[in-house]
Amino acid sequence: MNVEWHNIIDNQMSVFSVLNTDEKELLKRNSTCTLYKKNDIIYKEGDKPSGLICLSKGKVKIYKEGVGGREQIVRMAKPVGFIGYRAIFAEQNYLASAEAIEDCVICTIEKETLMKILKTNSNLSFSIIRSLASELGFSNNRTVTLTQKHIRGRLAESLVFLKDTYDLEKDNATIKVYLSREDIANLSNMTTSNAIRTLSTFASEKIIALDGRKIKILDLKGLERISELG
Amino acid sequence: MNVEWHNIIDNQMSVFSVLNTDEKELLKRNSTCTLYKKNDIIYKEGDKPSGLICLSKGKVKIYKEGVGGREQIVRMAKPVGFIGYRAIFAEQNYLASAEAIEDCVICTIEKETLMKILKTNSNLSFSIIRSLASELGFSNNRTVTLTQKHIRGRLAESLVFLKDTYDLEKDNATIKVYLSREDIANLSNMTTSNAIRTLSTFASEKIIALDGRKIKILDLKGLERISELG
DNA sequence: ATAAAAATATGTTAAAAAACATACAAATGT
DNA sequence: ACATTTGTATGTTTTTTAACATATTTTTAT
Repeated sequence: MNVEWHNIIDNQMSVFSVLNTDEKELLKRNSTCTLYKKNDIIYKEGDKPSGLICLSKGKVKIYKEGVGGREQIVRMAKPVGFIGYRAIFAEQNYLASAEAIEDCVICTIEKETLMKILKTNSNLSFSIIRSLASELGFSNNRTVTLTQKHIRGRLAESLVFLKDTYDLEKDNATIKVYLSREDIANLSNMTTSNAIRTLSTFASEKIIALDGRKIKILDLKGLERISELG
Repeated sequence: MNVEWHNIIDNQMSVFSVLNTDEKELLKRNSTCTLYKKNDIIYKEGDKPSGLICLSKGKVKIYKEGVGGREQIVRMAKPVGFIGYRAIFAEQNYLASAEAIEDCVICTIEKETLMKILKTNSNLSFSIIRSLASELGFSNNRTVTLTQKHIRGRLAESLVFLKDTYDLEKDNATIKVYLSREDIANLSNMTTSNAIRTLSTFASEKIIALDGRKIKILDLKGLERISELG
């Protein structure tokens, strides 16, 4: 458990790296860590956030239910990072759901503690402002991509996005995340059938190679070109 | 010019209402106000933001150029509110363009002054965090709407959105904004032809009434139902 | 080990929306 | 006042993608 806290608070990537020792101590005392198994729901659209959730280990998909229950993945979270922070800062209920796609370690910081530290620490505020602003830019980009690009373009962009988010295995080709075809479809705004079909087409064009859920990128430039053209 | 400043700083809706007298004075000394005519470009995708832009009078559309130059409106701004604040807080160049759809008065706050006030005023930081978080929720909603709803649902949602954003005229029916069919299309992710066609259909169904660019909402419940169903 | 369920694969059909074409009306500039 | 451009309207065709159907494979549970 202390290992998790080190990960969240002291990690270079963490926005909490700007805190002083006292503040870090305060955080540690007012938080709880939990383990989630793969496929566990962390929170549901409409739930009230109880604190700021930190993902210390594992991967999480954030998705919204749309027309007729159709799922749209709006974000893929990785450690170390926040989950559901939009809702808590907007002072709203969750507008999306979060589900573990791997076993996860999650630490929740009590809302009052968070606000107390925020009030005195303008650096932390800046970090959060910057994060929200960046994600808003990403979201606006996604809106245009998902509405305007054709199926091949959308899928190509998703594969590049997954590579950028989760990196590649040591072979420098396999995307370091294992998603079902359905999840890939829900990320790319297409039906599962079309995700499967288009992945097969990419494989037959030697742009990627498929081995079950493992996806190897064989021709990144080609993939980026397809994404670019739409 | 002083009238504009009163509007921006003291307005109940303004995030600057939380500032003290000294801070407001500092703001006033380090800002400039400009007039923009209808159809003027305020900034372009890729431009570097020079300060925080406040819309004091007029209406502005924020849009991105997508595949083949196709335009997607991501936000409609009204007074009093910020424009381009995402870019300045993300420390990025603009990811969208802003164009006046009416004559506008715009005041720009120098970046250094803004940051100085932000550093000492945690209330202002909270306001900005809340604004960004709310808009991120809106953007994620839009992504799902624009990708999943059918043409009628998207157009109905846009009309309700325009009504909520800009309110109605004294007749309690006419939406208080005058957009071209092309703008309505670019807001709703459809071709201009389809926007015209679907507006005509809504009019023939007595859900709305059209008089040039004036749109009267005759059956709000009906419009919301169409939007809801997708 | 075997049945049941879930995920993947692929072909076919149907629906939605874009693209295209053309006409007409309104605004704008000279 | 006229020509030119821009915006609106509507019909037709084509493209894209969802929906559907049906195997086959893989995973999970018993």
